[in-house]
Amino acid sequence: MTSRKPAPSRQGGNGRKPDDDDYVLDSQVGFILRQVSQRHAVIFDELIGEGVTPTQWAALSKLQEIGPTSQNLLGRLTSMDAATIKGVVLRLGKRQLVETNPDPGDARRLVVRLTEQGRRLTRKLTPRAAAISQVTMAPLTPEEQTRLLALLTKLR
Amino acid sequence: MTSRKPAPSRQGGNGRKPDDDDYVLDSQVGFILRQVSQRHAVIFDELIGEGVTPTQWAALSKLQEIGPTSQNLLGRLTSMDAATIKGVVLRLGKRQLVETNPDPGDARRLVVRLTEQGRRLTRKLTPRAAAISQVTMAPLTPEEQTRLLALLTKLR
DNA sequence: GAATGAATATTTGTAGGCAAACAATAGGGA
DNA sequence: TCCCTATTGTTTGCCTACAAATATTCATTC
Repeated sequence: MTSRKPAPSRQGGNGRKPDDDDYVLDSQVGFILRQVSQRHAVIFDELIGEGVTPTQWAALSKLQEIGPTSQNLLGRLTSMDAATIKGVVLRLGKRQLVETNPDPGDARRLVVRLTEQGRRLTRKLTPRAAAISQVTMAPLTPEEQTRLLALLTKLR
Repeated sequence: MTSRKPAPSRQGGNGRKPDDDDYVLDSQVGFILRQVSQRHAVIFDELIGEGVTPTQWAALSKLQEIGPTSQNLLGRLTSMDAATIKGVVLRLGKRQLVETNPDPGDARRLVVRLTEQGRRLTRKLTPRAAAISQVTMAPLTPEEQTRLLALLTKLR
């Protein structure tokens, strides 16, 4: 018999005193979130093709949605900070999927826009992106899917 | 009037033909997951202190749970691949929180164990780690929290 | 017009995160 | 014993991700 917690003393109403032993990594939100994100990343990679990453896709898709935007705003709309969006735009630029120009009306801004190539690719990938979301959620029933999205959105 | 979709023709039962316009980045699971993870990371950073990162905490906590383990197994148990866990163990080693030794029984293995310092720090941080999970979930009622964890676990 | 503070962009440094290629060892089976 | 395969660990390269420091420009206020 080696248990460190043979008979935990109850106290106060019906509760237990929280013990360090109660902390199990595998049931913490943060840890589970990371695992779900990893699974999603795998699915993304398998279905998207074209060497496009999730963040790159976010930038492309958002540009398709809203048209040319400043690099900084694009970052905010895709939840990337200034340094991160810079790298993403740089790599998309190297592949000729976006182009950047100084904003004539505001010398601070760098306007990012899809190239024709970028538009074509984005249109081509959109159905795959939709499939990625479906496959990711596939283990859940439609009702569960709706519930999950609602709950996650509250934590956003 | 510039709408590209003035009167979508219905067909087949009650449905609509899915259109590219239906894809909105902000309601995709992957994108929302990233945002929730980001919020969690901020909370983690604010509450944990000691310059410990989420992955480093995962390693510390898991070592506390199960005792000395091979580096590779530790990686699997914390959902990190071999290259990632190597870096994490390296940085924890620099801070004297873990130590590594060759496994006498298997020359391939590198056994990772908490140092006394590492054990002390882990014990100290465990209540904070628990608080991080609570604060992250705080926008949800207890019932919602349970439901969310159950749904996420199915996607793990 | 000048000062001030906010917004935008860039650079550097640190830390995950993974793929791919590689080396070494372990474990079995022919 | 020898060979084959799986496991473990390392290294390199590329891509996020963010903090912090810096420079430039804009907008506001005085």
